[in-house]
Amino acid sequence: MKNNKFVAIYQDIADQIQSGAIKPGTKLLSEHELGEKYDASRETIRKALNLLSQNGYIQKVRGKGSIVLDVSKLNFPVSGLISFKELAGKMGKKSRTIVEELHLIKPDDYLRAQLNATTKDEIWKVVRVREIDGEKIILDKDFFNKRWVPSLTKEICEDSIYEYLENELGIHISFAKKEIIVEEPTEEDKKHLDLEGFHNVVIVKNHVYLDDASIFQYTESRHRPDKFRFVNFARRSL
Amino acid sequence: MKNNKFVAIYQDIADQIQSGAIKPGTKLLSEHELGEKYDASRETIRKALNLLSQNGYIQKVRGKGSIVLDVSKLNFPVSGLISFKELAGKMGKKSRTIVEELHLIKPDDYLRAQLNATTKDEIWKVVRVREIDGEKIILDKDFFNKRWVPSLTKEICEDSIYEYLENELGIHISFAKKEIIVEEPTEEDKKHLDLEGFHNVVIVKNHVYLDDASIFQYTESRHRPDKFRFVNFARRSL
DNA sequence: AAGACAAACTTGTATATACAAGACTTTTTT
DNA sequence: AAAAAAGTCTTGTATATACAAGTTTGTCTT
Repeated sequence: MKNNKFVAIYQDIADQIQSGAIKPGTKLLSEHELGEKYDASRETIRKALNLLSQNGYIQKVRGKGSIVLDVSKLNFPVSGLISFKELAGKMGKKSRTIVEELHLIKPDDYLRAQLNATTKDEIWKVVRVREIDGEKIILDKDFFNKRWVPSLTKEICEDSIYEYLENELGIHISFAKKEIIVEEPTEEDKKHLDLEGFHNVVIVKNHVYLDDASIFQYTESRHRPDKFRFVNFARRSL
Repeated sequence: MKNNKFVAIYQDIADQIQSGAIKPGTKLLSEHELGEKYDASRETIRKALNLLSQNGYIQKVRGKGSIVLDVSKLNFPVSGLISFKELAGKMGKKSRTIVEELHLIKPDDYLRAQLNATTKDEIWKVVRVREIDGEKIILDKDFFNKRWVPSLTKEICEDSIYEYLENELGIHISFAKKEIIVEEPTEEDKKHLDLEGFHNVVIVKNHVYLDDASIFQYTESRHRPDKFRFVNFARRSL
């Protein structure tokens, strides 16, 4: 852990809201009182509260205080940058990952554009099928530049690539641009997924960036439509 | 406009990035230099930069500076809380809104749960079809509590309800929880939309909240799948 | 020439103060 | 009793200072 005061305060309050120790609809202590409780200045408390506000935990009202929001309804955030493993774990479902492909390729035009790569770059291509409760629901196609990820094994892909990147390689994901569209299933979709007669697949295209704003990964996640759900919290920008 | 310094600075820089005056990949002036330029303290500059960072305009890198990101790709944010009218305008398409229903109803159980209403409340039900380039693409079902919106006319619904609320009634939208799922079209969908043989509709369920965290509106937006696109920028929470 | 070190940048965190503005309670005036 | 005013809470904005920590650049030593 870092010795980061306002993040620690944020975590503490967020945990209390998540666990239900602080109930939706109630008010938090005032900024002044929180400052005393956590032995921090008001500005530090405000940074923590702003984080809570951004992530949908509280609503600040001028002159009144910070109202706790009902976070239970947006329980599992397919929204954020959470990984499949974390997600399946949270939902308490039996899940399995089948690695269909894992090799280095030369990027074509489309991929070079997505990954901002040159013709000299080598790209990891990982194709995985996600099985939940015995049904093959999701087809994930991941592309990494070998520049960031020198080696990759079947075992890592079956577990969690993200854990490997963060813990082993020390790579830090910073932000992502997502695009959601619906298309007809390709032959590849039909081959790998249990489509059960569905005529569409939901495609989540994901561009993932590192701390230094360099693009790191491009992912296509192809879902059977009945098992797809996306939840999102958004503040009015301005 | 408010006399709000850090928002003004945010707007100024955001506009420059949007218009291309500041190019992606370049660096902004340092916080110190920006402080001189805008005659503001460093903390004020930092508030503006944090807003830019949250909205995907820049990436801050410790020790280096603020790198300008490429916002051109996430041009039209179906993500935010932007309205259909604004959206259609930005895309430069010919659009039309057909009001199919507009009346007060007594809420059933489902609606009471969504709108946090009592059996005594009266609810505005607005059903609108959105036509783009001559095709009926979207079916919007809006529900407002009469408590917030006393009167509503066909003309307002054909224009922009949001503009009416913000400008005429002085109601301020604060945040929204979105949920995206895919389902089979209902008879109502088939009746109102030009489905062209598509077997699914994309449903965007939207819970809209006011400044004081009270729920204000529930919306179901039902899209023909080929015309649906959702773009989203998300930072790794923590 | 190569490496080590130092200096000068950058952003990040924490604190303090002052005042503005909205919400609410209490007191005073009418 | 009702209305107005004052006082006291709350959060919002703007500023200043100090130091920590990461990056880059230049200089000095080896």
